[in-house]
This record gives sequence, structure tokens and C-alpha cells, in this order.
Amino acid sequence: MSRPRKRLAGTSGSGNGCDAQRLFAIPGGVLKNRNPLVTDKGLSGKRTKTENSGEALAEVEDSNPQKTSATKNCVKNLSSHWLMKSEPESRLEKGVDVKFSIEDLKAQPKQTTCWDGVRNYQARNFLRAMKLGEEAFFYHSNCKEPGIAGLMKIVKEAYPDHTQFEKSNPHYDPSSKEDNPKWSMVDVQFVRMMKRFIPLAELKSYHQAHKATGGPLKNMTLFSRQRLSIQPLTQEEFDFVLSLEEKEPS
DNA sequence: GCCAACGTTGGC
DNA sequence: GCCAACGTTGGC
Repeated sequence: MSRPRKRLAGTSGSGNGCDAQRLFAIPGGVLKNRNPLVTDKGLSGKRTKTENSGEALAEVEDSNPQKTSATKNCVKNLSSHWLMKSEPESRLEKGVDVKFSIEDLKAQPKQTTCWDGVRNYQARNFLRAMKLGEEAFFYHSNCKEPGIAGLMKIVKEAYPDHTQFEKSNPHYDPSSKEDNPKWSMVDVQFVRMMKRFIPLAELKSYHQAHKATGGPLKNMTLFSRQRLSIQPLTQEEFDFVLSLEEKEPS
């Protein structure tokens, strides 16, 4: 049951029931630990059950589990930029179309949506590390042309993903209890389209080249952890991807 | 549609 | 706690 990619609850494009209050719920105390230990361990390339299953982490939470579980062990300064995957083409999952493209995001009220359906502990921990105002690339996956389509920003920090409790939802998780939710989501708002679509293939060719030259994309998570649906980018990675907008497609 | 990569589950 | 079997992700 790993479902790292965003799925809209119910029909895509329609209101999803979590837009109403979010823009006005501005959490205080924004400047806390920025990075989870999992992040650090994760990036080191180790892979163990404990690290990936986040269950241990879930136990180590303080009074604000949705936001702080991942930040218990702070490393430092790893990331305030993100990449989030979503499928822009129709695909049925338990009879529900999980399509959600950047155009769909633009069409939402306030161009904002809750990023529900993430069912992978590592991805969830990254969601919980996200801070208000941070920027994320909207990545189109599992489609004709995978790649980075645009930019969005975090407008509400992690809170419980209501779809985990909805039996009819494709991402229903019977093992999660209302008084101790397992899964989190954030709200994101459309910022802009990329000036041009940045295809995965192009990113990959830079990644390959940079592995040899030590360039900015040499360790990009998109390639080192190909299945992770929510991933951090370093400042250098983020800036480099943005710089590609100005270049000719390669 | 294929299948490599890789996360999760559960028996032991 | 190990690890084989299984299921999913997602590029191609």
C-alpha cells in the first residue's frame, strides 16, 4: 500500500473539501528545525526498514505530530525546495480517476489544493518538513512526457490527510486511527508555469553529465530515489533547474 | 505493455 | 531482525 503520488479524493477538478479554512490558518512559529533526520539518512543512500517505515518516527512526536514528527532530529539546512509528483493523465484506481495535472491545479478555487494521497513514510516525512511559503516543482509523472511543468508554493503546513479515513477513497487506510492519524498532507498553491516544460530526459542528461563533472544535478533525488513522490531539492539543484528555462531544449 | 527498481509484508 | 515474496511506481 504505498501510494506516494498525489491523488485527488473523488473526482478531480471539483472542490475537494479542504480549501475553505486553509488560507487563513497561518501557523505561528514558522522558524523551527528545518530538516528531518530521515531526510539526512535518506539522502545518504542507506535503506532500512526502520528508516523507511517511519513508524518509529511516528512514535517520537511531540504535541504537534503532523508538523514535527520529522523534525525531531534536526540536521541542518538541507532543503527548502521540493519536487512533488502527480499524474496528469487519467488512470483509474479503485474506480477513481487519479489524474491531477498542473492545469487541474490552476483550475482549483484559489489555484490551491490539498496534496492528499501520499502513502509512503519517507514522502510523508518530507511533507511534514515543509514550511509555509516554500516552493515546489510540480512534476508530471507516469505520462507521455514526464518532467517539470511548473512551480507552486506551500500555503498550509502538514495536517492530517482526511482521505485516509474515507472508506470509498482509493487511499483509505484502515490501519490509521482518527486519534492518531498516520498520513499527512499540505496545501499548495499554483505559482506559475515553467517558461518551458523541462522534460525528465533533459534533467537526466544533465544528471549524467554532472556525475562526471560535479555539476549541480549530480545527486538529484529524482534519480537516486526514483520512486519517491515527494522529494527535497538543494538550493543549487533548484536554481539550476530554473536556469534551464532560459536555455534551448537540449 | 513491459519490467527494473524498490518499498512493504509476514514467516521464520 | 532477516529476507523472500509480493505489490507498486513510473520510465520507456
